[in-house]
Amino acid sequence: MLTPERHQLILQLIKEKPIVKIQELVDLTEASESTIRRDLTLLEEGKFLKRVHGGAARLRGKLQEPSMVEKSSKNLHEKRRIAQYAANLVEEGDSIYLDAGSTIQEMITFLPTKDIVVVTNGLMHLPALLERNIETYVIGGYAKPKTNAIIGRGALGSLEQYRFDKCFLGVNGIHPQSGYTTPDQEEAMIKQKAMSLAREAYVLADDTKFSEITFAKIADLHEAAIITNELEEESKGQYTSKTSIKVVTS
Amino acid sequence: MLTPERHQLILQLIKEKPIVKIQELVDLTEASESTIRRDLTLLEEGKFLKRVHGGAARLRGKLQEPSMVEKSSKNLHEKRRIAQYAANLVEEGDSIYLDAGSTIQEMITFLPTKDIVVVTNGLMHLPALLERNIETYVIGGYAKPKTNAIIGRGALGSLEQYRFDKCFLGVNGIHPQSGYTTPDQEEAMIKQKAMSLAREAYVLADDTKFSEITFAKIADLHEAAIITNELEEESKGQYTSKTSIKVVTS
DNA sequence: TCAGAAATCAATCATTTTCTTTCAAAAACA
DNA sequence: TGTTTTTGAAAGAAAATGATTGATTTCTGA
Repeated sequence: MLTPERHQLILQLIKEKPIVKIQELVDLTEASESTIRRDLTLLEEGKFLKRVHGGAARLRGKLQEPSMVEKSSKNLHEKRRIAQYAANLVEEGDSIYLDAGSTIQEMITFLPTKDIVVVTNGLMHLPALLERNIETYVIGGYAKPKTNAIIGRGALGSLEQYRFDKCFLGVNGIHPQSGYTTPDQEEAMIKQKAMSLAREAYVLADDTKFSEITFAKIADLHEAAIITNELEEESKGQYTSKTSIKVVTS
Repeated sequence: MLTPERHQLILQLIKEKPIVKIQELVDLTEASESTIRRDLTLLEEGKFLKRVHGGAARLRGKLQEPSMVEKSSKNLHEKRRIAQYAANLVEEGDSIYLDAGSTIQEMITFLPTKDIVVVTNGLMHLPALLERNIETYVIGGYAKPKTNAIIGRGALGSLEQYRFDKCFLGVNGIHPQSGYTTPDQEEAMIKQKAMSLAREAYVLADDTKFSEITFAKIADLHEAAIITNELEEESKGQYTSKTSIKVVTS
């Protein structure tokens, strides 16, 4: 049985029942348990279902999603690995700040759920955070339509109310002289303020951000640690990317 | 039986009966007592129910809230007409407060988009507001998972930053003596504060809310105008409903 | 009101089930 | 053919489960 056939079968079954056991799928498809597990992992990454211990469950909200492109771009995969690395830095008891933005959003899946407090200005993060029952605070202020981020004077004041163990930021440019930059002046101010309220600041950035400079400066390089995918040269001239953390200190 | 299956079963049972005994659940799910206890602990942490000696009890407020899904189409239609009436009160240049809740959400479609400013604590309203390019401000604070509303101490302070021409609120109970009530004390405080910051306050409520009393008092009847569907008797003993506005003054 | 009985509880541990990781064989592909 | 992708099997790790223990709460009857 071909891979896409199995996937179709699984998706069809999960449209009928809210939960399917792995053993059911093994019997139905006559594939091995390993294969089914791999299928479920892929389908979960594509946001088609949710894995649960013993099987898979239907996603709430996405009852029928007719035209959904398989997410397999290399870039997304890199983002996810960077995000996962960052999420692993969060420990029980931490209070953390999550910046708006798609890279940071990928972190949410990997965050521990117990005994952490999240503060965010990213409206797009809220469904996932609440879904995972993570204690979440939103800062107040103007809701910027384009990026779904909370910004503005009110946001700065609202941020002042909190202190963080760790703060995770997205940026658009990383440059030795110009430091971290982002196109929107107001967003830069929020990021700046969040950094100043955190004990440790992390910037998440894939390799495309390096040597870029955009309009508004956030901070100098040494003011945050960068979590990125460093490209490493391997034998035979092949490159593979490896998520590692690079810390620039003053 | 998979863990989430049991959880669903438990939640379903507790929607029917306000209290379930552990032994019932053991018999029903054919799991051990230990497992059921663990399930209840988890579900309590997720704020889905409350453990009591011998079993589990339904949460207050969860009572008339089967997850916002089951609304009779008639009821929804009434809500929409009430919401439309309310939205027509908003004029260009107004700054308005929109409370969290499904009735208020229906207003968004009918709001004018030009030259109005919206402040809200309802996270579920944001996609629609931003979609319509309405200038939107969110108040900061704790994001309550069950209702997707911003509440808490921070929210009150955040609200203080604003003043409104009109404020639109949802309530759960309307009663001559007890005034407007809602199940959550914290949400009541937010509604109260929003009212105090507005020149005109409106409560949106369909006829099912009348003579109801829930836990936390928001205000006396005369402090807001009620927008509701009054039932009017027509010829031949037929009833039709007509959306009208009823103002109670002191 | 009190003491004893019964029921319920949290905590712990051994067992079972499920998961992830790894590796090599098979299949698909160029 | 050589290379990549998919697959299945196996081993060790992690999670879920059920039974047991002793503590706590509730019930019962004087």
